Amino acid sequence: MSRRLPPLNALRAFEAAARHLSFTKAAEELNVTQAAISHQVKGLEDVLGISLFRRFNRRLMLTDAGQTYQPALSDAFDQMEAATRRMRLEEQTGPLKVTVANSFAAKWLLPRLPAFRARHPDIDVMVAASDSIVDFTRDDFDLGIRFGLGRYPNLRVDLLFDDEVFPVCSPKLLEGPHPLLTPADLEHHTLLHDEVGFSELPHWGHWIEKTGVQGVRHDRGHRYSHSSLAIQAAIGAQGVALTRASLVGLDLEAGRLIRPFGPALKSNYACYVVSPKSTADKPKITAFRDWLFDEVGKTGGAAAIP
Amino acid sequence: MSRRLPPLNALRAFEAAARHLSFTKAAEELNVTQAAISHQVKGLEDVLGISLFRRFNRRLMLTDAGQTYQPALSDAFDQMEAATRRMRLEEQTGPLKVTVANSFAAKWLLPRLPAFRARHPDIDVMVAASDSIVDFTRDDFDLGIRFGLGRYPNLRVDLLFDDEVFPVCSPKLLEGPHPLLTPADLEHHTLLHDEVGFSELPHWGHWIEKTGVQGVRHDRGHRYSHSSLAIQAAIGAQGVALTRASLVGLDLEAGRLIRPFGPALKSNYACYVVSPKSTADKPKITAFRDWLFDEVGKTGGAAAIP
DNA sequence: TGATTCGGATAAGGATTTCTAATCTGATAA
DNA sequence: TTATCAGATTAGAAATCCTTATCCGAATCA
Repeated sequence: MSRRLPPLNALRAFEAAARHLSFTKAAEELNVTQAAISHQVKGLEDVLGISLFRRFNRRLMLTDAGQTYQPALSDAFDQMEAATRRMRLEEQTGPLKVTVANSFAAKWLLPRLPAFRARHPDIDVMVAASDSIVDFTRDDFDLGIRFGLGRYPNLRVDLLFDDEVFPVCSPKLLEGPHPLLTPADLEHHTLLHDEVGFSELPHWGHWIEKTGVQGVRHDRGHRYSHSSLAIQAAIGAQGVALTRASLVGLDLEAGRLIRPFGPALKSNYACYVVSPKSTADKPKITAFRDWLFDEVGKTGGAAAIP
Repeated sequence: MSRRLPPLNALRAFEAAARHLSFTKAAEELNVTQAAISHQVKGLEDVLGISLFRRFNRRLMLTDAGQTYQPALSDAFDQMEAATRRMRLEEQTGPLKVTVANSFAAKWLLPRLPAFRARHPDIDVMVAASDSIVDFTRDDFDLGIRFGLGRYPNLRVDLLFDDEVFPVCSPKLLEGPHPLLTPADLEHHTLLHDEVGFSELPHWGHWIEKTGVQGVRHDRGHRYSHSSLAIQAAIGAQGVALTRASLVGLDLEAGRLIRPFGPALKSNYACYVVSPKSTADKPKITAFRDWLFDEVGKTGGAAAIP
């Protein structure tokens, strides 16, 4: 397409001078000296080969050419300014884009999101649940909540909470022919596994080894692609899930799940809030991060441990 | 009003890059290197505190902010370009503003102007007849036709023709009781003077002295503020005018006036075409100047001298 | 699988543009 | 007549802008 335009700074100088009909006032507006405007305008006239002003001793007038030129230029600069303002505003008020893992979204964030909406009705949140680790340099997210080791180069990282893993089940499993009272009772129940792919996250094998319980095979039971599905199965009394505290906080609070017995296993993994450094301090992002920490302080990101 | 805009060159670089979704292509368009675009865009993102592109390895994408920004900027630059083109065009094709002395307008230019219109139907001519000497640095004229000594600083000056002065009268004055056959016959006729204010232009006093004729008082007769009025009076047989050849060329040709006798007096004054140096070579101005010289060559700016 | 290509990032230094300070000019106002 | 005002001009300083050279990582190719 290749536009042919005179030097842009000269255009701006001319536009201001034409608006004020004064080089001195234009200079004030643009925070330069009168000489600078004089130079720029002369340069523009030279480039165009057209004189734009008639210079009197204490008065400026536009030539015909200048008169046809100025209004359109003013419009163009106005439009640029408006576009800049609009873009800045939208950047501040546009939807906050958050990326989280599927299970965390389902079991932690989404149930709590109405509380954020109540606190900040003006901030729209777009939640993108995704299992793949999102690359902030590639995608255009404002904030992410990640379960991991906390090593995220080029990102601002805040530890949201340390997580731990323990067995949960429906209260119904305390009743019936084989009530689940001790780890040994697991023998009579289905184990619910999630295949979450964090190799360092404790699984049933670790837990059984840790407790030293005999006669329970760790590889029995159902497997689910996502923690949230395993939890859903546990709520449905289909078995016992070994799952992260953070994901079942609300279910335990509501009594949909119980912790039949300990222990809880710590892991190296924890929950981190990450955001691109360049935008980490934008108001809407700070608002969301602050709210996250308040929520964790309130309910305990992980459920209270008995 | 004071606008706050990011650096304009950075805006241009961004706009081109956003349009092509390629820094390299933008660089080609703006005739700079890819590195220059990279710098400008980065600088813009820094100034705004907002990232505008998502950089992939062989692909660029606009962020949301970039996407809202670009179209408006493109519009603004389009408008600037259009304004520039429009102004240039109008400068070429807009009316040609010519300033001439009153009498020259009436007696020379206006009668010939239809010929110019026939040759250049696309060029509108605006004739400003004015007795005061027009200052081209103050007023916005393309061309002037001046009677004078040819010393016009800062202007391009072309000699249109040398002028001379001689007596003219209506052919009717050759008849009647006192036919005008020799200078001495002037005694019985009214002298027509113009008060043109060019002190060096010969007047009746000079002419009578030059011819050596006796018994004719040079200060008799009627006086007119403009040569054209004196000529009009001569055509009406009201007397004998001493006038510039250039102004009566057409009247002599048409037989409305005759030259009863010589001599013609030279003067230092001549007719010059002047135009501001900066615009002297613009097509429409050149066209008009060329036409002026053609007209002079055709009819003889001054009437043919017997 | 390794080489190549492609497109952007980066660092350092140079070139150009832009600006300023100081002064001049010429007209108007006091 | 003098003061003032607004723009022009000049020379040189400051800031911006650009280039060269090189790096990097992914995609493509052989």
